Order: sequence, then structure tokens, then C-alpha cells
Amino acid sequence: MAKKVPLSDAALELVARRFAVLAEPMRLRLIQALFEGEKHVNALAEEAGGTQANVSRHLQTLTQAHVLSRRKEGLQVFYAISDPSIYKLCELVCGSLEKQAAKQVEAFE
Amino acid sequence: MAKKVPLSDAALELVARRFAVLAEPMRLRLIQALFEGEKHVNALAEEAGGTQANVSRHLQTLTQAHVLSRRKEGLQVFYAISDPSIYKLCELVCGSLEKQAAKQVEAFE
DNA sequence: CAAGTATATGCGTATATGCGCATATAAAGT
DNA sequence: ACTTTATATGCGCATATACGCATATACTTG
Repeated sequence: MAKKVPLSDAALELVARRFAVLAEPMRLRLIQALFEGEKHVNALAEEAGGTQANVSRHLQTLTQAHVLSRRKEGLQVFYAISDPSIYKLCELVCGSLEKQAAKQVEAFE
Repeated sequence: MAKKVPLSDAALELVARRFAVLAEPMRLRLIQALFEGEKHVNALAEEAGGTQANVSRHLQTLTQAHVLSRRKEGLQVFYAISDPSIYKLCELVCGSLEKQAAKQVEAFE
């Protein structure tokens, strides 16, 4: 397991795409809503404040990126977080942004 | 410190922008190059394989996002990673992608 | 099989952004 | 002051993608 080898172009594209998937507020809202557990599309649309069509698309994007899992039950489709690293990822970014904000505040004191 | 409160729209936009900054292969290449330490623009352009102009722009984007710091010394400008969370962020994503890849392989066995 | 409900998708548009090219700015040496 | 070197930026183009609207698909029920 070589650790210091620079990532290949293909690998970098994958990483970039991963970040891109998380780079939309609406998708983050959906992920946040799913932190509470599995939910179906209409519930998510209502909670996240988007149209059914748009939410469905975003859910598709997240599922294709293996961030969410999809489970069909009768008429409804339930989505859930399938990649546990998402939790830490969001925590890390939030923490970093909080530190930044704290620094901004310092500058005014 | 309330932890379970959903993030505000403004906060989500910030998080999204943070991810967006990391969602470009060229910027990831620059970050990766800077893992070895502070470097100046031309060195980064050569190492990352981009034009000076383009690299300069990406460095600006990363600096405005407080991912990098900028230090001017004579004619040269040195950039360095200023947000330590970047290391873990990249590790997390790489680890997650490796697991995904491993699963793909399993499917063929 | 028809009607209703939940979800997905085709299409057009508006916006964002990465890149190349040329040029501007800044600093150092002659 | 002029030239050279290092970096930044204005501009245009090409591409990606988020959203709205309408419609298609899938499943359930009467």
C-alpha cells in the first residue's frame, strides 16, 4: 500500500467528482434530512423545500455517486445514506468553516 | 453548542462552496503538490501541468477559500496549505472511493 | 382495465465556470 | 529609465449543470 504516490489523473477526477456531488446546497439539504434516517422522495421534497422533479434528480445524482442507497417499496422509493464517510466529511467542513468564522470575528475585536 | 440543529441556508451555501472549491482536478493536483510544502507559482504550474495563467487563477480560488495561504517574496509568490482539515478531507474521500472500488471488484469474483 | 398516486425523465433555458489568449501589474537587475 | 522575470487579470468561448415544465413510467386499487 503505497501512500505517498501522487494520485493518477483518473483518481483525481473521481475525487473531484465526489466533491462536486457534495457541492450543491439542495443535495446537502437532502443529505442533512437523511441524517435522521431513511425517507421517501415526497417527504424529502417537502422537507428540503424543492419540487418533486428536482429532488428526484438530485437523489439520482447522489445515488449514482454511491452516497445514498435506494430501496423501492410499493409506490414509494426510500433513500438512505449509504456512505458513512459523509458524516465525517460534513463535520470536517463545518468545523473548518467555524474556525474561519471565528477568525473573522477576532479581526473585529 | 447545539449540534442537531439543521444548518441555515447560508451555512449550507458555504459548505457547498467549500466542496465546489475542491471539485476540480487541477485544484486537487495543486493541493497534492503542496502536501510536500510551500511552492511558488511556476513550480506548481510545471508540476501540475497547466499554464501559468490557469494555475494562478486556481491558486486565487483556493486562497480566497482560505484553503491556501499566500506569501510574496521578491518576484515570486509562494503558496502553502493553510487549512489543515484538507488532509483529512482528502484522506476520507480517497478511503471512501477505495472501498467503492473494492466492492466493484467483488462483483466480478 | 381504468384511475390515481409516487417517482423518474426529456427538453429548453439560464447561469456558472474552466480554459486559452493576450495583456497588465509588480519587482528586480542593468 | 529600460528590460527581464514572475504573477495576475480582462475577455471570449465552450461546456456543464441546476431548475421549471410537461410528460412518461411504475405500481396500487377499484
